[in-house]
Amino acid sequence: MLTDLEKTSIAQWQERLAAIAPELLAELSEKKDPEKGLPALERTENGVVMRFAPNPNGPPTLGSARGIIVNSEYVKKYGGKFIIRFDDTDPVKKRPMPEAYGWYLEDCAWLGAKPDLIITASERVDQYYPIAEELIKRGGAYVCGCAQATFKEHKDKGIECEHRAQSVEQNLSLWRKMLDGTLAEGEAVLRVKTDMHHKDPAIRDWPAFRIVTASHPLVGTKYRVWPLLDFESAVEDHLLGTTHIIRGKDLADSGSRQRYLYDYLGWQYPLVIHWGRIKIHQFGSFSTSKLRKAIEAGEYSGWDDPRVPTVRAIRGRGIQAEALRKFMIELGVGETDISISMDSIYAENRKIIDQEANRRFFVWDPVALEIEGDVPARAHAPLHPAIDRGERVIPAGNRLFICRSDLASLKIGDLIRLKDLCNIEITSLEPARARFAGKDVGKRTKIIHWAPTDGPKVRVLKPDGIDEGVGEAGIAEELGKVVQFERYGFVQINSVGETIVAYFAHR
RNA sequence: GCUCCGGUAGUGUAGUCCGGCCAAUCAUUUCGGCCUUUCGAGCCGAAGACUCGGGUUCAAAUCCCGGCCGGAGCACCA
Repeated sequence: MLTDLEKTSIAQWQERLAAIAPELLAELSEKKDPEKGLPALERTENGVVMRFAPNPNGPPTLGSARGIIVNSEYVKKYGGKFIIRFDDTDPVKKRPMPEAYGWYLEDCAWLGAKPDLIITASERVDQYYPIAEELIKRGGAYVCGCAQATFKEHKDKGIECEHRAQSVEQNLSLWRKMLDGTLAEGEAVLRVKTDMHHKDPAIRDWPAFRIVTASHPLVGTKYRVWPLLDFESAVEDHLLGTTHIIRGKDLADSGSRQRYLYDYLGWQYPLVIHWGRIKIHQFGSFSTSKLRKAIEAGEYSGWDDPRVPTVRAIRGRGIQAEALRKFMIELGVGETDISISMDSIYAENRKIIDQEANRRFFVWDPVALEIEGDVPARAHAPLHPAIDRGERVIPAGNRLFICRSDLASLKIGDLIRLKDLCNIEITSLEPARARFAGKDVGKRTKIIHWAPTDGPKVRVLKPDGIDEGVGEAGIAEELGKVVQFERYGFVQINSVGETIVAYFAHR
């Protein structure tokens, strides 16, 4: 029997299978297509409605970029609507920053994720009130007057408080007292009834509204009863017709809580995906509030300081939106917490800007070098080594700047090449002197770059420090562009006053 | 304390649903070599992983049980 098996070739087996069950054969060959890009979603036949819902209490960070990119990418993939929704319903503890609303929209546009709809929760609070009332009428919520600590205790022990047994009429009346000011801040909350014996304490009767009398930066004191995230988000997702939600797994329990609300009101809950926390080696763990403190303390120059992990800082450094998109899409939507390195983003970015960036000379920590002999008065160097975009002409002569670190690696008698200019032989180190040694390009000579002594001052701001030096005059023509300082790295030229200021991108 | 969710090379990621084509994909990283008037790019090559222990099975990264490790929630924050 074994020999029979051996004699039968794979082709024969396939033939037989085709005869018996052709549908299985098709399955065999269709199975392993390597997944490209984002994993497929379910229930996408009619397109998708997805949102990114930040609290605008600071500018978008790289973490926000992930949310913006992935959500919008799914909408591009399946068709539908991409919504940006500002969940700005805490005027105090997570107080929104008025400028940040615009920053989000700017950064979305830059990331190639223009929203189809922009929603601001703080402007829609009166749409939530009737829903709360309906919920009370259906017996799904009650006004609870327990002190915070008392309720916490009840929750831990699974005790139902006396307020839970109030009639609908009582609850409606108390709810109106919350709204009209009869009840003071801290005296009552509206709670959604779940199950005080739910095995997960996190799910037990959760608060939906509380009283906050502080002024909100956008709508002032228009409302005194504010929804909490679980309610606001649940209701908005329904009102907006959200089909799929992607959110951090810190909000994983939110779904279980919100489903009670959906059940009371007869709504259908969207499909949910959770993803883990994202940390970046080069920035450590960052939070908007930490960053704000550091900026206020003057540790950073602002929200676009090149050392800060905000989208605007990244943009200022010459990282391309396309590189960020590719990277974030590649990350996918896993539930594991990940710790990524900027190196991958840099590598992605390098592929794009290597083509586009002109080459320029920048000498950091410059030291003068005197050269005797027939040094050409000017150098002709290509703007790009592989793509013909013309040449740059740099004044040269018998006195030039080179990097101190290059000088330190030289010995008297060394024959080296000044890039795109000529060869020289070192005759003295201190002071630095050399002698012209011909123009022929030799094989295997060490090549260093240089700068004219009358070149503009250049300052490069890097994530880990500042480099100052002298560059070629043509750098001033690159304002707003990404260039490569040869033997140094890619930078974006961000201002060209007396001193040229560049932000460092990566090598 | 109660509850939930994860664990594939240094870092990410594919494969896990529906066990066999997986001595495990791709990228990044690191190291070699070639090429190059940049320490950049390009080309070639190499390194490096299924958390552990049991079980089921002819066959386990994939299914089951347990351990270990990690993360999260239990706010009148988002």
